[in-house]
Amino acid sequence: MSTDNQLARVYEPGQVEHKWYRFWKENNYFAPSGNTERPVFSIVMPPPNVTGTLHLGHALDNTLQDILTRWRRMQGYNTLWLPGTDHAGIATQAKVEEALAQEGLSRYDLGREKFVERVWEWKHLYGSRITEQLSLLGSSCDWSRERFTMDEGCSQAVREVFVNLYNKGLIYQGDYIINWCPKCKTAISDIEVDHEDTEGHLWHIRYPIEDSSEFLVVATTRPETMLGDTGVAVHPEDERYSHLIGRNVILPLMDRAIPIFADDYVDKEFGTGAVKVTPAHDPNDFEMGLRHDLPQIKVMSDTAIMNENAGKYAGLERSECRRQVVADLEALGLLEKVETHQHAVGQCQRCETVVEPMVSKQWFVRMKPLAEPAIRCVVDGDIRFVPERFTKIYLNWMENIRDWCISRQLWWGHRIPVWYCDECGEVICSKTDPTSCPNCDTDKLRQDEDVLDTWFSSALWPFSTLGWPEETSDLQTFYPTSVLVTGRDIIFFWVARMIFSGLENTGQVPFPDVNIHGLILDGQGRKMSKSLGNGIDPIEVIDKYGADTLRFALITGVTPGNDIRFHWEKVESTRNFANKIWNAARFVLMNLEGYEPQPIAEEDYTLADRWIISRLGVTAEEVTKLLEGYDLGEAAKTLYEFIWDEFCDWYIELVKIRLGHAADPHTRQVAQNVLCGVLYDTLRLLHPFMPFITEEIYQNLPGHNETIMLDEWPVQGKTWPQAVEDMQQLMSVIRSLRNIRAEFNIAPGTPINTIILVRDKAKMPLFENNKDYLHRLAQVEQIDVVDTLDTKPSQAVSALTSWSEIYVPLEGIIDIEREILRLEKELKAAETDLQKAESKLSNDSFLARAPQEVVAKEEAKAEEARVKREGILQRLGILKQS
RNA sequence: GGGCGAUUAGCUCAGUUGGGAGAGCACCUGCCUUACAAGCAGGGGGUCGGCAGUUCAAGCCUGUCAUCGCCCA
Repeated sequence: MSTDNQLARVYEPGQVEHKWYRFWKENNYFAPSGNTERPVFSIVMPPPNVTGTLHLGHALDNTLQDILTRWRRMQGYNTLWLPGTDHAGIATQAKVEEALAQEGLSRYDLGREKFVERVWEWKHLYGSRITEQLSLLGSSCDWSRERFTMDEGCSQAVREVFVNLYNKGLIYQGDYIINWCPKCKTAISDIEVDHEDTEGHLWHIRYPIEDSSEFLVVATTRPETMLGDTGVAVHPEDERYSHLIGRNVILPLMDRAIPIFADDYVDKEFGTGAVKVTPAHDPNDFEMGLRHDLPQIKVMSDTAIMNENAGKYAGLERSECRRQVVADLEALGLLEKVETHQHAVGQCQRCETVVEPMVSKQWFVRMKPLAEPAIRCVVDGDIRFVPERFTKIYLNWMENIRDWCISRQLWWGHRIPVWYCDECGEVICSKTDPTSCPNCDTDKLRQDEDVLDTWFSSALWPFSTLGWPEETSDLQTFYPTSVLVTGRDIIFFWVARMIFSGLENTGQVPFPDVNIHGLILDGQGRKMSKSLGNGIDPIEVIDKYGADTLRFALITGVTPGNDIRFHWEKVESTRNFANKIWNAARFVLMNLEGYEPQPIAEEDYTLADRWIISRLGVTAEEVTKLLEGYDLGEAAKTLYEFIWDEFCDWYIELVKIRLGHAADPHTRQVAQNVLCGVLYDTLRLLHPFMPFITEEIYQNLPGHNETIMLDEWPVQGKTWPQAVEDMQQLMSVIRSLRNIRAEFNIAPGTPINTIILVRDKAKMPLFENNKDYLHRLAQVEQIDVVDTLDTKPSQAVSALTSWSEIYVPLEGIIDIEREILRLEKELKAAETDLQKAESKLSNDSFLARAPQEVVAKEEAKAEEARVKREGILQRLGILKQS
């Protein structure tokens, strides 16, 4: 076996990561094992925007999925993590339009067909960038099954679903109020509107009452919409206005008589209690308009320019129109007052343009019948949100759901599979493109111009990617998927829609578990955004520190579902952790001369061996449990602590004694076997979190298998609880001795001796047999272990516990005054402990009601403190006499 | 207006059946001890947001208030 120090002093992730990713991919390790004897584990990746770039949110999301996937794969599951991308209708189209604009062209110059070709070209040019970036992160997804929402299979699934829903009457077309983005020039759904609290105004406008000299004062935040008013509403029980119900007002500026009516919707307390009603430009007014049979007058165009219905304001941009209207009202003496007013203004999620509610002919999905089973499956526990609190958010939305506007006035996307016959007016909804009208047989068919909301196809992702509607073997094997991992920001957009789509189309939930994670924020807790310029490029982090470090830094010590602030300091300390592992491995490799892997007889294990093996087993058990509960942050932290604090800081130090060339060959062999075995298991436990460095080290260890990726996930073996307890006592003695050295500024070179007085004689062998550890780790020379001590040294520093007294004679060095002060501090601490315990024990209800073991624990604590205090008092007596 | 989350050491955060307050970074002291100075050893530092309640016992459970953030209307 080679003992060359093959590893560099400092871990350099760059080349290592590329090398192993290629190795894994070329050997097809990411594909399912196909072993039908074993359980299945499958995840479909939330598809990123095909022309996008990786951001930290993707990095987090995919790290979590990769950890789960790699862990289950190592456990032997038949594992599939299916990757893919989303065509992201509006976003992608906007990018290509921007590029065209550079050439001085618009999409209309190209025409629909040429434009769509251009987008495909763009997709082929940039579509692989994000998937390459996912590879850099180490994602172990099966690239041979990569999908795209616009590929043939997914498109077929979209048609299948559309036609089925249409035939069931769950998809309909109609003139309803929708959210219109004047910049994107398309309808958008309710959830694509962000409501931004904005400082605005509340204008109080006098509407003259017909055949009267009185006015009815209405309050509005959007005076320009008054041009389209077709009524004024008051609350039916509002006595101020009851006499006016049924009469008309003359709409100022337009000189139109419109009715005053009563409706429960009106809030008496808000404004003047009278509201102007514009059915064509406000969702609530739209509803009221339907209830009271009011006309809808659209006063704006698709680009938010006032149209011919706006009278003399036609041609004005909407904000300019607002200024004009207000000025004119003022001139006419019809503006009663203006108040400043906070209100939520709807903005297009994509371009931040203020959304214009408008009546428009669009396609909708009837949601109530779909929502009902989607609610039931979560209430019944067939789908479980982790963390649980997101259940409420989901249910609340689902229970108050409104019909989903699915048509978009875009060119990039799945075109609505509906054709109109120009001859007879027949409407044809078909899975395949019709060539002639089934009614009149003409071939003059025209396909609906609109495309579907991108989320319509994303909603089918868990089964469309597996081949649905065909009954493929992938669909049979991997659907329903095992878990969905995604950010809390797309619960409505995506998770909810996948749930009702899965139930409707496959009759099954798409996944039993939904693991929701938080968002990555900047160091000051702000969302990362282009406009703030506070974004961090994950690729930059990977270039500087490696993917393992980025992954581990993103998830360590993070509470599930909570947002995460990004700090470079954390990245650095994680890098240090990676380097720590690296150097621990270097140490092991440097000490493997003559190593033969072999089974070790139990009696050959030393105390330290039993301890570290026990601790490793417990760690494996804990990590596994935490992963099962999706608590990946805590799992990572558990491993960090085991590796750094126990394996590196203690075990490696302890084992050094047995590795020296002076050591007995058999002893050395046992040490090498334990060291190597523990390192192997540790690497395997760590592999899902830090795939690259663990593979690199693994491949350098003697006796390794083909790849760590497919090696077995460690399980807890035999543990020795007594060894763990004994080690703890030894460690506390070592810490005491180190503390004495530090407090008295004894240079490392200065030799010290110690007397260890053990109150319980049975404990003597523990210290007698492990003197080497004390020599080495506490740097003491002579060690006397005794169970009685007639004359206690006066020129000595001491550490006193309930079960021992440790003396370090320091003739001539010790400052008695200082030692007295130190002991008095200790005394105080012991007395506080004693007091606390005694007060509990003197409480009758505590004794009566607390569980037996808690009382026993408290008694032990009291006894411990008592003995310790006694020892300190004695010690102080001796010191003060001398 | 409704809901959710946060409030713990100087900073960023852990702390899941209620039973001795933790980590990383920062700080102080001493060390190049033959894996690692991206390191080692030792140390200081917290009325766990306020108040009230339940309990023998509350960072943890209940109520309430405050501040901050997010979501929905």
